[in-house]
Amino acid sequence: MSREVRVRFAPSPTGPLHIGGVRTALYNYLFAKKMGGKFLLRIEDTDQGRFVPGAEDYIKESLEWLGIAPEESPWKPGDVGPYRQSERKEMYKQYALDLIEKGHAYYAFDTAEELEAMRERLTAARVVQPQYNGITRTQMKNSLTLPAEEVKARLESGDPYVIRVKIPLKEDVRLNDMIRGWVMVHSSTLDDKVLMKSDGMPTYHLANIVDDHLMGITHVIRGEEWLPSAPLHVLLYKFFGWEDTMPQFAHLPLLLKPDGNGKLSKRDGDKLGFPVFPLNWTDPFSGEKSPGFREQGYLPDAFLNFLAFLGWNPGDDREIFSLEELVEAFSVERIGKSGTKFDIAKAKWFNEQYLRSKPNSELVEFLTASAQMEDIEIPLEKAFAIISLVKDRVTFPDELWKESRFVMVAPTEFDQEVATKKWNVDAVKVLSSYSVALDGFTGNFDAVTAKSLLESTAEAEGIKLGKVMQAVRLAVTGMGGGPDLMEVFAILGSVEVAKRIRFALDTLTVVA
RNA sequence: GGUCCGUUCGUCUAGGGGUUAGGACGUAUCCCUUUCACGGAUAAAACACGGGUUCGAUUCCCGUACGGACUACCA
Repeated sequence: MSREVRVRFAPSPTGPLHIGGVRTALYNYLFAKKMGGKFLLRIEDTDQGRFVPGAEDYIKESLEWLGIAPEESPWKPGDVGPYRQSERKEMYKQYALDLIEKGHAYYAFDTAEELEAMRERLTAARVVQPQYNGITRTQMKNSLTLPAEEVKARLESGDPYVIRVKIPLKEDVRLNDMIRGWVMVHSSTLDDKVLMKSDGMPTYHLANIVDDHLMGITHVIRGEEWLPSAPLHVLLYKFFGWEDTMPQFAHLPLLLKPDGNGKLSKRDGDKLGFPVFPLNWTDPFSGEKSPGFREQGYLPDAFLNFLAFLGWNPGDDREIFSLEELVEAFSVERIGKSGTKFDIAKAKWFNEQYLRSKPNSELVEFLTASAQMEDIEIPLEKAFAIISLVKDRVTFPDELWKESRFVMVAPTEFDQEVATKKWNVDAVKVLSSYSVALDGFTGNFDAVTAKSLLESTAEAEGIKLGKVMQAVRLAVTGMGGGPDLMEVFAILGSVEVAKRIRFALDTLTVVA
């Protein structure tokens, strides 16, 4: 009785995968794994006019980056393929014809102009909802109103036509959504949706039912924007006689813009300065570029963790979850009902957590890679020391280098504001004698030694170390802030520190 | 307009007929400290509104308001 769980993610290749789509894919993946089932991907490319080259690869790469690649897909077909709807084109017609035979669908020959005229007429007559439905279809050109011979003649002469579903006049359509519970809609509010377009392609409504059925899909987890057409889908399962294997539906809450209201869009990301796409994307037609989370420095596991919590939670206080832990903890019951505002600050926090928990050896690679872009080589031992110095200070991997660049590159200029405030006679005195002390230093120059030497120097001058510490930092790093100075000294070595101090002494002048 | 969905701190949320309504992000303050950050501590901050039901509603029911989705030969 119980079938193997099979879920699908079914994007259309019309552009870069939106973050909401990524979350839908993630929830599908989590559900499949949790249930010991299969996660598959089907490309919904029945609208040939909206096809965008590269979009399919983008989808593939995005999911692979996150480690949630489907087990069956156009690139890794299982035995229910093909996995692109355009390649399944020939399969759909027989199902549409089957529906016509059963009296649940019909041919419609109305032109775009005639449809428009119908809508205008109805609007003028103050009909609340002008649509092609059980009432209006009696006045249109279709196989329900036209004589059988004319229908036959039109079909044979190649007249363009569509196939529409024949929505019953009075019927309550119910569906039990896994997230929302029972949803009931009266068929009179539904319209006779086109099932088969005049170009011979099915619409989403037909294709998704036929494919889900043929592919053995047990659960449809998709965005809330599909909820209004779900009753139509239920009706179609019934018309086909597939009620017994009809998948269960779960309609996910939408991802909302951080400020104000409405669905999260690329525009919001641009305005507030964050990506809404997983990867960088360049539109092949307009050349317009969109930033991606990956290129901004988000780690895949951190991004995944963040995404999972946009609308779902485990029911306890834990927040850091690996993919495996997410699978373990996931359940559809714990998905919220209301829309979720997108909060980039939380995403950054997740990234920081993941970055800090990474082994230093991995962070070292980030650091050396960044440095190499400037042709700077960091000795491995030094790189490790630098990492422990800065890892708690950054959100993104590339900041590792930005925060520590001063270690490898001696300052040539100094923060003016700090210089004005802190560069004084006392500082010059301490630094001068410290540089001399450094020259005579032999032994292991570690942080403790560096500090005690500095302390005794200051004491000898009769100056409190705290008074001149900022100036010391300025002299050696050029900046007023940064990681533990004595640790920096240890990495630099006594010779380099002395050298930098002398340069500062030569360059900076006491103002007051 | 119509249909459907939703509404707990600024944000993500836990909770559920009787709680000091809990946590996290963010914010503020304090501690640590040579700076900044990390870390630790503390604080401010929420049940949209109105009716029921009930001994008692944030929780259940109904309205209202507000928000959202959908309303194509797009998905």
